[in-house]
Amino acid sequence: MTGYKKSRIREAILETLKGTRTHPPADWVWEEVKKIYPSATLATVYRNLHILESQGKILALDVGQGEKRYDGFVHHHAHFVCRKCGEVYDCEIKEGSFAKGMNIPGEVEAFQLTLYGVCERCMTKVMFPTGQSGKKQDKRER
Amino acid sequence: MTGYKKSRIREAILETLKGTRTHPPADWVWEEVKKIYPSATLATVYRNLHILESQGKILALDVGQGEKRYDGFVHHHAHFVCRKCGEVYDCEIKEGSFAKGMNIPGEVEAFQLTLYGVCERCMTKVMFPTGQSGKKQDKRER
DNA sequence: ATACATGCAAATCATTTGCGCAGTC
DNA sequence: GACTGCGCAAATGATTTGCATGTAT
Repeated sequence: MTGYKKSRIREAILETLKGTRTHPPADWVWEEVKKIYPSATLATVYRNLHILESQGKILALDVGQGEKRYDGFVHHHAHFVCRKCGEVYDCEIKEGSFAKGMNIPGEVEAFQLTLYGVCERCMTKVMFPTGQSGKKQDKRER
Repeated sequence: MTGYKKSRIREAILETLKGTRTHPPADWVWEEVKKIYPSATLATVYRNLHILESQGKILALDVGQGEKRYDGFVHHHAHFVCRKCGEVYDCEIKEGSFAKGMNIPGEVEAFQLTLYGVCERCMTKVMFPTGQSGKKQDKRER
């Protein structure tokens, strides 16, 4: 039932995710993997992302942008999502600090803490009244 | 730009969400609204859910199940998602307790804290080895 | 040899959008 | 009357799946 064989593509995906802190979506991972294995398919990338997630080697994040973001760093940390530029930042978390005093109706195995706001970079940026939100920026340019 | 007119359907959606603590998905809200306005469409429900969310009257939750869940209670609280039955529970949060000591790269306007695990109800349930996960239960039966 | 991995194309599922008409201000 | 809301149907976009073939053990 848990018999996974070695897969070059799966390894490439894991290395790609461990090599960035940008929390990329699946198609960006695909672009990276294709640089090494040009025949790789998006379907294969998705299949392997699921396997890696079930093995606890990566995290799948829902940051409320429609597409999932993947994270090769599985130590406990939170994420800050800028609602202007869409960037996802890591935030250190003080272990066990936040769950204290909460009424939790079960046994917690994992958690996801996402903070939404405007990042410092966007706050200091001068805003032109031309109405560009920048929210939907080109995903490929990271 | 913010000129919304009164809409019976939108009001019904808001009341529906304020009348439950089950964090329902859009199509469940639709079923409820149709009981009062049978002609209402899912597209209209989605449009109004977005408006209500932008007005800060409801919350849209990503609990990692593909579809968004909506919440008519906007006070600060966290959610516990059972990975067996898929139920979403509310958890009280001690105001400002968890953000302390974190390195946040911007100004936080909102946050979402989701805990994943197995709820007490499922833990006490006897498990038959028939392989049913129950994860994909019928959404309509709430 | 057997079971898992992959490519390809088609399917799925939640959500969104264009358009013409209806309701509100 | 101008502008927003609605129903309908079609479009979209991310993710999944069936099937035949390739690869690891």
